[in-house]
Amino acid sequence: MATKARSTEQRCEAVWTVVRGIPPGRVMTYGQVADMAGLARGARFVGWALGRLAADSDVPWHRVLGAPGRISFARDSEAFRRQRDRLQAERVRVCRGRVDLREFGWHDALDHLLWGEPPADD
DNA sequence: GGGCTGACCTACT
DNA sequence: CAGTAGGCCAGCC
Repeated sequence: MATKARSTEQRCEAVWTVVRGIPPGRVMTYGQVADMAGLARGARFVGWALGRLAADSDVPWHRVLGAPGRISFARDSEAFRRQRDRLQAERVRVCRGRVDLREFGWHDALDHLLWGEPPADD
């Protein structure tokens, strides 16, 4: 089983692949991306992996948000504005640096399992 | 080997 | 909601 030992770059590719799989108008959390990439509890690694990709990369890093759907950048940061602008450009409503994962959160095949029938009340 | 840092997460206070 | 604490992952000194 040589597939067990994966290099750091291979893990990065796995992360980038997952992020590329996020459709426009949808967002994912670091933990969720890590889980889909086979990196359980590697949410921190996801941020590190996204930070090392090129600016002209085809990876929609802006579709990756923090756990509560919040942008992990500082409010007065340039990256924060860029991410928020990109999200809004994809019809994703960003309110006070936060995105409603209830509507824009992407969950692959577990959509109807988790959010198929969202609770009517809060 | 230890210690610090980072685009993190969960839980508690 | 803010702050704190512990726990993940990897890299660097």
